[in-house]
Amino acid sequence: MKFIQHKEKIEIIGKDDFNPVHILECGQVFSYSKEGDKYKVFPLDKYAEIVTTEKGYDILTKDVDFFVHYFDLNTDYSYIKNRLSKFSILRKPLEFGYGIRILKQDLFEMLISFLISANNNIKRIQVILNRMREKLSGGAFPSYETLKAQPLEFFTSIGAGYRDKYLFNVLRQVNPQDLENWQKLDTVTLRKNLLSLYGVGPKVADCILLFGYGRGDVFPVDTWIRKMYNTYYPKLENRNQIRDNLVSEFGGLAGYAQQYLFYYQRSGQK
DNA sequence: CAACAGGTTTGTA
DNA sequence: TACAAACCTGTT
Repeated sequence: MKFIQHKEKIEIIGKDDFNPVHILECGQVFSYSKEGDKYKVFPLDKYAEIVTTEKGYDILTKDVDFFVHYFDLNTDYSYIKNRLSKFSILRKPLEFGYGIRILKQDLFEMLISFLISANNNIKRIQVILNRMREKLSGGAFPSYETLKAQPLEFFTSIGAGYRDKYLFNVLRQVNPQDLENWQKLDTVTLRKNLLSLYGVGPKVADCILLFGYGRGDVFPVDTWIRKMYNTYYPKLENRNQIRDNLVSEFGGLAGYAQQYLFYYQRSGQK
């Protein structure tokens, strides 16, 4: 995919490997909003707007370099999709979510966001995160220090529910530097570390591995993936077994396969 | 009003 | 090691 960097704009040429709807609504990110025909994206303290153009899309932002990395624009998705197209189960999902890209998201923001995502829906996750941003830092994602300074009741007050204690405790178990240091670990060890965190189970760990650490050899299994699995594979209820089977089927591209399958399954398309 | 939502923890065989 | 049951909160 071609793109041109300007001073305050990234010009995406072509619509085959980049689609804001697919990218933002495939379940990997909560820091965005849809405003009419344009999307606003606000990871960390950064901001961008995505608008449709005749030839593709424009990403309007003052942080061009940040968003080139964030949208992983230098990765060749036509190659990934070509390799995945050999799996017949992915034929329709690839057709449906052709413009998906896995974002390179901040580890700390990932951890906090996905703790809140447990047994929760996107809309409410976004409401909770927005309240957190507004109350603590006027819109930007709060710093680790700011969050750690909050009492348990703060997390209750923003509507985190029983996840309040996950947030409160995890802030005392790890800091952003720890998370960065873990990048050098192999996936198995890294996964174990994540699972040791209070409130992080298999699904959330795999989400952080995929969306934060960029590990392809993982497969987050939620209710949608389980539905999909039990439709197309021999019936299995255990999420860990489902995950292991899917990882061994798709190997290093498992994470990508998960995104196409999830987006397709959740859309209700058949 | 009961069931459910991008699950995890805790308690019990 | 495996499987229930409980859990905040808003929606259907």
